[in-house]
Amino acid sequence: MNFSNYLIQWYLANKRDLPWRNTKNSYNIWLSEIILQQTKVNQGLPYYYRFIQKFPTIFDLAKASEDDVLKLWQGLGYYSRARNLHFSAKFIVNEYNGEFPITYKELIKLKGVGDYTASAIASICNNEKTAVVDGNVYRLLARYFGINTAINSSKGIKEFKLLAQNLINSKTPGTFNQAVMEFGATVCTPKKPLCNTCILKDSCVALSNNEVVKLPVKVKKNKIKKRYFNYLVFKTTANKTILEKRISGIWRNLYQFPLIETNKEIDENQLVNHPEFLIKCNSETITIKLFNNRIKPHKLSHQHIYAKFWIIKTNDSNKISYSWKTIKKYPVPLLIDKFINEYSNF
DNA sequence: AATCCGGGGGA
DNA sequence: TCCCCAGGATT
Repeated sequence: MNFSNYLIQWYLANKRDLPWRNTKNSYNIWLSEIILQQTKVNQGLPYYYRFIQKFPTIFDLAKASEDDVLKLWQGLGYYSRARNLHFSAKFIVNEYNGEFPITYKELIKLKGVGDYTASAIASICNNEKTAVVDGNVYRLLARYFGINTAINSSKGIKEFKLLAQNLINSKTPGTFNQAVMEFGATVCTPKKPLCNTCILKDSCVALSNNEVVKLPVKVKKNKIKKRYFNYLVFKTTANKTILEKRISGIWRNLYQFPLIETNKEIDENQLVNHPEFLIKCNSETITIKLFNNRIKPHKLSHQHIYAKFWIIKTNDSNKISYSWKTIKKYPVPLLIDKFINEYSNF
C-alpha cells in the first residue's frame, strides 16, 4: 500500500462525522469550506448549522441583507469571508441563475475562493484531481517526506502543491483531500502529534530523524520597525555634555545623549517646538546645529533606527556634568560610539 | 513579497 | 500574557 491508500483507508475508518460530509451539494460544501478557513471544526460547526438553517439554499443567502449575514457570522472573525460569501451568493444567483459552479476554473473566479477552496470544492463535488494544500497538508507532507523548504515561501508553496498533486488519488480525489486534512487535524497535529499510534510512523522521515517538532519550516517574517531618534548633544563653553542611562528596551543600561523619539523624521523647527525639547533643554541655548545631514539607518535585527545628532551649544548649568574627555569611558550603543568618534575627528 | 484580517487554544 | 495557527485579498 502506498501513502495515499493508507490515508484513505485510515480516513474511511476514523473520520469524524461532520454535517458537510453527508452531502455533495456544492452550496453546502462551499459554505463549510469558507467557514473552515483559518477556523477549527469545533469553532465553525455551530455557525455552519445556523447558516444552513437560516439560508438553506443559495437563493436564501442571496436575498439576505449584508447586515443579516454579518450578524450570523458575528464572533467567527475574518469578516471579509462573510462579505465575500454574500457577494458571491448574489453573483451566482444573478449570473448563473443560482447554479453553483463546481469546476476549479469557475470556482477560482469567485470572491473569497482561492486555490485551496477551489481545489476542495472541485475535488469533492466534481471529482476533479485538484489537490488541496492547507495548513494540515503542509504539516503532514513536510514531516512525512522530511521537507525543509519553508511553507510560506513562494518556492515552498509551489513545491508542496506539486507534491500533493502527484500524490492525489485519481479515483477518489475528494476523499484523498479530506483524508490528508483530517489526518493532519487529528493525528499529525501542530503540537504533540500522535506519533506513537500513527499508521505512517514506520515510513515517516521526520520521525526517524527526530525532527517532527522542527517541521514544517516557516520563515518568520520579523517585521522591521522604523524608529526616529533625535539625540541632543549638549556642548558647553567648558566642554561638558549630558549622558543618560537607558532604562528599558534595546540597549538597556547603556548610556546615550538625551533622546527625543518621534514617529517620523523632524527638522530643526519641529525639534525646538517639541514638548520634550522644551523640558530637556534650558533657555540658555545658544545654537543648534544638525551634525549629520545624511541619515544612515542603524540596522538591528528587528528595527531600523534613523538617528539625528543635534549639537546644542549652551552655557554651563548644574545638569551638564559629563566632561567630553570622560564620555568614552561609559558603555554606549555602537550608534553613539560611532558618532562620538566622528564628532571628535570633526 | 509583505501586510492585513479575528478569535481559539496552549505554554 | 505571549505565541502559534494560516487562506485570501490587497498593495
